[in-house]
Amino acid sequence: MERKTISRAVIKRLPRYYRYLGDLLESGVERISSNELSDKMQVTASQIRQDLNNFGGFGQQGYGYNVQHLHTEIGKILGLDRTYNMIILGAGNLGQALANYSKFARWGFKVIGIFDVDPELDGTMVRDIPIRMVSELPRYLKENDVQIAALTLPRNQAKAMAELVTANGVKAIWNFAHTDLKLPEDVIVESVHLSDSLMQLSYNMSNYKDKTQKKSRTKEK
Amino acid sequence: MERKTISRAVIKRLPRYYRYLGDLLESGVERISSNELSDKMQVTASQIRQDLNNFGGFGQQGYGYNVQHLHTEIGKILGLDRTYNMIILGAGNLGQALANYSKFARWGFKVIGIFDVDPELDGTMVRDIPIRMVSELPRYLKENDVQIAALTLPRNQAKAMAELVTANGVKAIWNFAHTDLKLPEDVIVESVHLSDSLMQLSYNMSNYKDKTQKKSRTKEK
DNA sequence: TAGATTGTTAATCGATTAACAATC
DNA sequence: TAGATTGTTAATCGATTAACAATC
Repeated sequence: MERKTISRAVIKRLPRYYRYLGDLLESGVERISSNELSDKMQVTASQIRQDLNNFGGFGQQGYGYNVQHLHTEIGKILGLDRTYNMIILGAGNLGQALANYSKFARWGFKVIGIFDVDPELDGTMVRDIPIRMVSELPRYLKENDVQIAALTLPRNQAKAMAELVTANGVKAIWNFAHTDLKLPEDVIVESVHLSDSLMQLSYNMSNYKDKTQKKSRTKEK
Repeated sequence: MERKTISRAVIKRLPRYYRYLGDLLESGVERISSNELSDKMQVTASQIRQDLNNFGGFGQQGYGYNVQHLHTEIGKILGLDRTYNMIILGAGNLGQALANYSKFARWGFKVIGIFDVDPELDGTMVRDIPIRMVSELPRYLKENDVQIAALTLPRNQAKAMAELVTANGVKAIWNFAHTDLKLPEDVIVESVHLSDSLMQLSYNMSNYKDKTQKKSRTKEK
């Protein structure tokens, strides 16, 4: 089945839809119209329908969307219907925070290894995972099927580590180092730049303009 | 002087410009043209010039941009020429990771307090900051001038904490809880949704398409 | 059926890229 | 000056919103 390329903007919204649908599911809501969801999520109903129809018709005229079904389908689109083995490179606070976040496992992301260069940490347990030494990494990657590596280490180590793991079969990098990685086309890189985020916050604080001044968007009826 | 509203897309790119200019500065590069920077950053030279000219003419025809000067100016635009007092709500791994990240202070973000509900943590030092109890928060906020609160706590506590601190004068929330916050218009909210990021990664892994080819999809049979 | 709401096309809006005159 | 490169306007591209026919 040929599917047209989905824009980055749409992909970024999918996890948010998934989250809201999960919440609705928890509250026992069975069905929802694009208009109701629009109210909750502060996006236009038109955009919701447009976004979803990139992937097929999940709704029903006169009814709306079945919450359970839509939630499941978006999960599939996001690839949450399978499991991934993930390792964490850098056992600092951030690395340990990721390792401890239990929901990742529920979405299929299994942390199976944590690595650091600090000999002091060797063998320390994080949850049920022992911290291993980076020197063991090549061997580890040959013996274990790892799809994702999270880089929670200093920026000057990020490039070398990214190259090491991708050379050993890792297909995706979740990058928390404060640098952009240039890797072969077939390696997926998703970066979380905390400092960029904080700077945006700071920009908005310095340049606050009352948004109520701008005319409000017209609602669809 | 009235400045026209800057689009969200531009603002998101500013920290990245700032980062690259900082790197250039460290390598002792004195001047750079939009074309050279374009090569490094993988954005078009046209976009760079267009972006910068939202804020004024920082370059010089025939010369390019002075790295030091441009770096400083973008820093000012981002509000990095002043300092902010920040508190962290939630002293888990993520909260401690933020507290330990020394670069934030260099950009003007000073972590002056860390709070948690767990009595076990009361008084524990993170760097030079003692963990305090959330119950002390209202009084603390009256005695200290806090501009930013980072929420590194479970989603079900996020709303109440956000409301508490903003009611006590905090102007901006850096939100790491897995929920969207609805707060008064004049409160700045910047969210980092780690799970959203991981799901985008997962989407891209499941739907990888060789970007070097225009058409054709990964053959699945 | 009648009412509701999707799926989808068309219109609008905004952001990116191209082009080039201004000017260092 | 001649060459280089910006600042800025115009053209293009893409994403969002509006509208409505299809249909449950």
